[in-house]
Amino acid sequence: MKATIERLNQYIGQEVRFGAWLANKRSSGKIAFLQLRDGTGFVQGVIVKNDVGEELFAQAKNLPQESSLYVDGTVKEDDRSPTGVELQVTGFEIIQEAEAYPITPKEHGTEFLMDNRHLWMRSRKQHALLRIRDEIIQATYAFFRENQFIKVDPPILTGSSAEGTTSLFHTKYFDEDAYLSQSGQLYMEAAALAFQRVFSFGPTFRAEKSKTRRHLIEFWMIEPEMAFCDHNESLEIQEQYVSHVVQAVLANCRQELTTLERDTSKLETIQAPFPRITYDKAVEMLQEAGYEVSWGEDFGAPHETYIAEQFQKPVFITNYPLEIKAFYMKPDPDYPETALCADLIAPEGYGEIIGGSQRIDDPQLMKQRYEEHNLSEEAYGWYLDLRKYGTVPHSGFGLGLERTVGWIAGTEHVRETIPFPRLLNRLYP
RNA sequence: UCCGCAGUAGCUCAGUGGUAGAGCAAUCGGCUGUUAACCGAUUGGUCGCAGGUUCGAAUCCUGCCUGCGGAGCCA
Repeated sequence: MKATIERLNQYIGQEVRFGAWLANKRSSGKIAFLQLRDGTGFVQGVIVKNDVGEELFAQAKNLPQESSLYVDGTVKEDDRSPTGVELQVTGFEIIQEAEAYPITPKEHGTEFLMDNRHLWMRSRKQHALLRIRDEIIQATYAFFRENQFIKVDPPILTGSSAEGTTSLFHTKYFDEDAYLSQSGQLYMEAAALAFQRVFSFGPTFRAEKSKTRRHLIEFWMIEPEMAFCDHNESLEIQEQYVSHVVQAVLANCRQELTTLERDTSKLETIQAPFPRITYDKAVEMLQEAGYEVSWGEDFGAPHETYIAEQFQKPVFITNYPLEIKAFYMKPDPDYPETALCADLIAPEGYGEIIGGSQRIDDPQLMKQRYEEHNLSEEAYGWYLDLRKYGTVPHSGFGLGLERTVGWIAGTEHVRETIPFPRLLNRLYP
């Protein structure tokens, strides 16, 4: 097994060789400190003129930032190192002396860093953020596998919209019109009636002119769908899933959270169950706090933030008015003006991370919705079939990966939680 | 689409009517424990673009472009 910086503490006292980039360096007349980065972590290489000779020392001192090299050295414990480990460099082989690196060790603006996203990924905080993203993805797969879900991939090219409300990316499918998927949900319902418990994880596209810290044009969504599952059972799965993900990050990404200066005490408490309030109650709370909202309106970002601030954990807001929700949501038999649905609002103002509902299972009601929403049986006949051939109570939800990463990692803007964000004015790099 | 803010060196910014500036980066030199290392020197400019006012414009006016923050919409 090759030595990696992440695992250098297994090689204390030993000679190692590994490939690395020079993240930064500091030097004086006879000693130089090379900040080495190999993708798994950072380590300081100490190079002493008297040990390696004049020529090699001079080479080290002149190496530009982000030059690539193979480093030889002895792994040493050292209290002065943040990781407890240092490399006493005995030699190195330069792969390439890099050209002047744009991201210098000083402040930069977001715009510039985004222009250099392909390089910005190398820096500590961005690295930590994307590792947390990976941990969340891994924890997602683990959670659903443990709970007998199988992953099913819905199509990305579709012939029609799932929810009509938001704008879709238009493209051509040979001679036909086609759209990029904004949700795989309808397909996941079909899959749930085939496999009982399914989840999808893939990109979705919204051609909305949204310009906020919570919006991406292309983002990744996890969409579980469960047959023989009512709304309450779905909420339980949601809170267990979210708790599982948070705890996995706490368990496996300590160093990354430290790098990001995340207050982990706010994450330790994230354990199921989560509080639930109804939409009615939320409206009441908002009105008491002086917000101008009336029943029947959807909440804006400041409203969600206010509600979230009243709780330590994510909070479910249930029973939204049917009017403002998607056509496929099942009305609550006990309160038919509202849907069996819930949004999960993350704490600390990170906003909605989950939207979910129990789906209409009655074919007659679904037919009625088709008429109300002008959905053609030609395009949506297959979706109606799901209610004709062995319909069952079923529920599902969608979790926005980037918002979840943003919340858990404590990052202001979702654009940093995805490797190459697609924003209103950014298609490159 | 609407509201607000910004655009000056490769980067981050100062300069509000009178010779275009600093820190970092780059280049050269110094320094044996640095942590955005430090110290000295050098290099680096179409002040977003177009027009106008003025003896004189980075600075004032008009228009445009680009970006950022927020709203609406949503995950």
